[in-house]
Amino acid sequence: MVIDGHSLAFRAFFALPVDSFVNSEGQHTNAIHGFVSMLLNLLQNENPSHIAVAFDISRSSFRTREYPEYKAGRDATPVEFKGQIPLLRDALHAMGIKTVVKEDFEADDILATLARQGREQGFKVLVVSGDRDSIQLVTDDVTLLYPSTQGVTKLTRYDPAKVEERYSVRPEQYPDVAALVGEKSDNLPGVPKVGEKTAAKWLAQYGSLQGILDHADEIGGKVGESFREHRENAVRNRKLNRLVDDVELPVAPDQLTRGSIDADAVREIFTKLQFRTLQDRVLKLADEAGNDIAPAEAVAAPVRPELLDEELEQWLEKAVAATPEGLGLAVSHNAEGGIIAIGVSTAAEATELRWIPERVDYAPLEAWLASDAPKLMFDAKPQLKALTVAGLAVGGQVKDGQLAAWLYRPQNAPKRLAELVQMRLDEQLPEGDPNQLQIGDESSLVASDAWYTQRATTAALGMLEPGTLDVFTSIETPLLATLSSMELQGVAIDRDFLQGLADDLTERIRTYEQEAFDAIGGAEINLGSPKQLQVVLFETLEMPKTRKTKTGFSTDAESLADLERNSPHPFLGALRKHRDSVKLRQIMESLLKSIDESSRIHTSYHQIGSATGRLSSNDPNLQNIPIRSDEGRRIRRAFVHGPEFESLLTADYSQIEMRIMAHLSGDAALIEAFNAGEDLHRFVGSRVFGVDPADVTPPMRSKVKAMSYGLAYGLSAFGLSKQLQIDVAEAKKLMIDYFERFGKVRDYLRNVVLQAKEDGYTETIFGRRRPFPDLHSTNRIARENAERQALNSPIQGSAADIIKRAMNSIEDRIRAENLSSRMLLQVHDELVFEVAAGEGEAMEALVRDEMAAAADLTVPLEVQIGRGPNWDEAAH
DNA sequence: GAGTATACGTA
DNA sequence: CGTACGTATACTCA
Repeated sequence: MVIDGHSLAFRAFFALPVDSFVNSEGQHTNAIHGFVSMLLNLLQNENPSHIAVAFDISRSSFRTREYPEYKAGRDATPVEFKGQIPLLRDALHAMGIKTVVKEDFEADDILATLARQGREQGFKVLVVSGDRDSIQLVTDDVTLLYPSTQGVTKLTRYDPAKVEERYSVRPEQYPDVAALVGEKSDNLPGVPKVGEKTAAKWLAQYGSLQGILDHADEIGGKVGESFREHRENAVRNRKLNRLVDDVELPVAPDQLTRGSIDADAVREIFTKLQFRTLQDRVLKLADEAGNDIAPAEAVAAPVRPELLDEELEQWLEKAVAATPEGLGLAVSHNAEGGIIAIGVSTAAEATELRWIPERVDYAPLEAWLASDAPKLMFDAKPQLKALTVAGLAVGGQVKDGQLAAWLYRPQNAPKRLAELVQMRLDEQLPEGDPNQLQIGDESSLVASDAWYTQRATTAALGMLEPGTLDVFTSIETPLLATLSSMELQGVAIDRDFLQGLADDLTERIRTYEQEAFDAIGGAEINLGSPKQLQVVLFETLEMPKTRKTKTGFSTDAESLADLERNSPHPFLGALRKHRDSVKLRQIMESLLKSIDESSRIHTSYHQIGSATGRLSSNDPNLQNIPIRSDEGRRIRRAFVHGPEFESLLTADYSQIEMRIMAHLSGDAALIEAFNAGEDLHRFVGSRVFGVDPADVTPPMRSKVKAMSYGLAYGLSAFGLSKQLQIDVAEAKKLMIDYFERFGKVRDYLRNVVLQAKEDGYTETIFGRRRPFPDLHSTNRIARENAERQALNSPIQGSAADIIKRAMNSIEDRIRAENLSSRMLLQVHDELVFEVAAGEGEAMEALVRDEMAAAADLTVPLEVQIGRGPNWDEAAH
């Protein structure tokens, strides 16, 4: 296989967007990426035994010397392209592939020479080139792979038959065609009025250009005249496009065996280029070829001894000046949040300080922490909390590499620094041996962590395209500090009240349990065991079988409700009440266990926990506190304000997802619904059913409501029918009637999926992306799942963006206006605040304004606000 | 003790 | 055959 490196890299350069392929040093890499990607396909598909890539040395060659007009008038080679060639050659060498250049000759001549020599040595030769002149090389033993217009990675195979089919001449005649037609890009005019068709016709008749010249006088018509007038053009062109196939080369074909892939060299250059996926492919190929791939070695970070006072100050000063992107920062702390040590690093050198509170030697570090200098961290939130608790203020932007990596690929965010280091740097993070870890030894790795964090975070940030980088900078980064403070504040709980509720429930659970046992003749089974329930329901009581699960038949709430309708039995009611109560008690117990000494609960918000951009809450989850049942809602009465405060304030967006749908779809009817200010579902119902809003009955309203909500999730007629307990035909009709009135909603939803299939990702209003590789899956289930996710993501994700923006601006205002009230909880479309005495009115106005202003949609963002002594009463 | 299945709470 | 989560319990397996 002989490849024209220059022409293919040049094609790749124009096929791939320059701006999307720039490493963090500003080096353009699109041509290299395209070329290597194509090369990997070739290696995989063709598996050549010998291979070489030829390059031009410069634009001048014997041809330009003899014909100064050759290739004159071309635009200068873009500098962004030129710089990539040496790097490409390095990459090829690392992959064990030889490159060939020859002064005074073009890559094409090298190809011609190698092709001839190879053919003569008995090789089957593959020529890969984007230059049409290579067509003349095709024989029974030489096949040309020529890039199609589809893109660089798609190559068309030209053997003699294919050449004849495409150009109607034999391969060796092709240069005659080209000479007659001319080549604009080479500044070589041909014979006017002669195109491929005429050239082919003449060649069929006279055999060659020489034959045509010999019979020039016989050719009639205007074309004949034109030929006689411009025959010199054709003669010159033919001289120039004849490839030289006896160039003296430093290597012969049999010396071009594929070398083995040098894994370390590949890692070095691909890491520099920031080609993570390509690197994986290369190494995998090496592995398959049986090359020994030494795993990347853990490199010890360049750690310098601990510095104090002036030395520390000087080191930091120099480090900051040399590292405009920000120093790496790692804080090790114990489970209680007490700081053990702090690591700080440039890309070149790290240092660490064992933390002993109140030591004055650390003043320079504290000054740097508080300064405006950016800090690069990994999983910053717990570390920021530890710093806050230790009384250390952090100024400047905290850029979290974990967040950056999550924004890049929200479905596989790195959980640990080691993963990001592996992913972005292809290095092994040195880790302490967990078996040898000694008390007090936890600090030994912070300097190393800081060093790796600095470099890996820089690389992770380099992966973000401008839109995503904006989400990172303007939404997620400021949110980090907001979440830290929310977690530190926690929410106050009325422990005695909650304990009372739990005790009540324990009592009731015993009753329900007894009731259930009595209903089945006193058998004391474990009501929490689906397996034992199945025995009772489907064997003892012989009830009709429900939906199948992996292990038998379902006993979930929906199945039990079905059973209660169709084969009533006292056991079912008792079981349902028992289940509900056990669930509630379990929630109460877990909350009780989480209450701290100051009667507050501190959840953790997981900023990278979802693929859509939402937050999640855990330990305990405060985003799933019951509200739907009256029973459950009582739990919310246990969420109260602290003694220093006067009330809780809740603020939630009403129908934010439907508003986003109205905005994104531009549906006039839906937009009107929101601007009319009337009850949304009543309005929509009146349109769908063609009645006055006043005449929309409760069943009509609930149907339309279910439909509206389901839309954003890709609900099917089947799903809608099941939910509303109506038949599929009626559900289908409802959908048709709905879309009749809100047609642009349907168009929008359809288009989101189509666009996602084209782009490979969806995007929120603010530019947050989520990739969907499965949209092209051949597995129908997987594909349809991906389609629904793609449909939902811009809506759910935009809502997440909006409330996050609101949280940031509310925090800013609270700080700017020196208020003592504070944000405590976020539940996707709702925020909960603790209001300080006298700040109720101000907070209400502030929160309402900032939430409403968080996005500029074609419909207003309505905010419902309430205040009260507890979460339940505030929500009115 | 780890991992899986089932069930269920929220938006 | 509706998206996005976290957590509890039962159960199986080593």
